[in-house]
Amino acid sequence: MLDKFQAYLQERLAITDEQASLAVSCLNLKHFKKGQVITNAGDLKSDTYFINSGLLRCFSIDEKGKEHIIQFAPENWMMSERSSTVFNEPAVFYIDAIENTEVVVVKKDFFSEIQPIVPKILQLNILMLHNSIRFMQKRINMLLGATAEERYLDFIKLYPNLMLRVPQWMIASYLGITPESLSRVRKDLAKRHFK
Amino acid sequence: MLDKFQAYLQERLAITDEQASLAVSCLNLKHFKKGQVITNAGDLKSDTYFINSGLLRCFSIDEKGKEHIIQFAPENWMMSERSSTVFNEPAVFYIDAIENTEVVVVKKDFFSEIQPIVPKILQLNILMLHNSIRFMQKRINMLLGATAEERYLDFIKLYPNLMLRVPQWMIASYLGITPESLSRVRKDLAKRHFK
DNA sequence: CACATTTATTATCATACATCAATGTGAGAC
DNA sequence: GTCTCACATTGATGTATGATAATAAATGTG
Repeated sequence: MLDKFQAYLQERLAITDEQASLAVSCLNLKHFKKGQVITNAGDLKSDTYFINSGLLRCFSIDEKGKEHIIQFAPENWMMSERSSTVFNEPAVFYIDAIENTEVVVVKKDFFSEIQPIVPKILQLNILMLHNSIRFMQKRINMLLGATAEERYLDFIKLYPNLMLRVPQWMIASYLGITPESLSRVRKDLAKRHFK
Repeated sequence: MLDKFQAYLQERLAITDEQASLAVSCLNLKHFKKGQVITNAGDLKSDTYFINSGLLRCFSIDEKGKEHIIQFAPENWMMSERSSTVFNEPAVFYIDAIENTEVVVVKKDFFSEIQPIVPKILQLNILMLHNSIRFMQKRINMLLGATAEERYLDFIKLYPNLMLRVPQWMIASYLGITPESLSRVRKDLAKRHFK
């Protein structure tokens, strides 16, 4: 089932079916079970994943043992631990599976290898990276200035479907607040909405 | 004085002097005065800047008129407002000059244009983007979990020379705290260091 | 130089959020 | 079915940081 990734490429690249299926032919799939740890801090890995179905998360663990969620990756997102994946350094973050997940394994130099076949592929890669940066800048902006409630509202606007798939304590961790605080924010919002 | 940017490229690309000077020949310089606003939210711009000397900042202004600093760009850093620069959308952030600054103007498709001459240039661009992402992930991680003091200590380790060049209220804004809080944090640290 | 403006400090008070602890609830294991 | 165990809620209390305001120091400007 590499169709999804192929569709993803074609949608963004305007290339022929042959080109696309050629590009995709050197890829393979991998499956992770719910709860499975994929990367530990310190690991040396080199694969990026395109999520076909399911949900991954990338997080850190601080000195007090507290988890901080850096990123969620649902369907059609990419996930990688960049220190290990692109810089050949030990991973600084953890990655695990929140749901049973199917991914397309994108090897370290997939993009440069298929460049002769699909020249525009590097441009696409660049565009996706710029988009990630834009996304993270927005998040930084929220973390700098917004209250717990504002961040939560922003989250549900951005990830309406994740709300239902991710336990609240993880959402809290993504927002940089405690589960208790999130619970109170929700209570507050609910109360206000009934008037 | 395009030397600096040329050196920057050569250091990372292992290309000949000719290639490098050819690449650099289509670029030009620009100067900004201290305090000058370069991009306003809403603007449509298309240039990225490589900072030769001086210091730029990228920031937002929230509904209460409060500034939040997304990024500093000292010598040898790149600065761009991505929404406008790469996505042809109105800028969401502001950019201005903290010091008199000299930049190399990197037009929107500089990288793809010189690709025929310096094929590896796209790889370099990709690497730089990955690096930005890594950098921002670390910052998000700090904002999620660290106290004001920890963030400040991290900042001075990361940007030892910016400390002296940037007013404290801007550092506070970058850290997501008030100038008053930063002042207290500093006082505290100073006290502890005298014992 | 004097004057205005920006920046930094300090003190007081207010508050959003954290922490701690108890209880409730629901889904999977057996 | 009931027993766990992870998750969510709620309340009481604590604390880091924000808000406000006054002063001081530094910086710029005519």
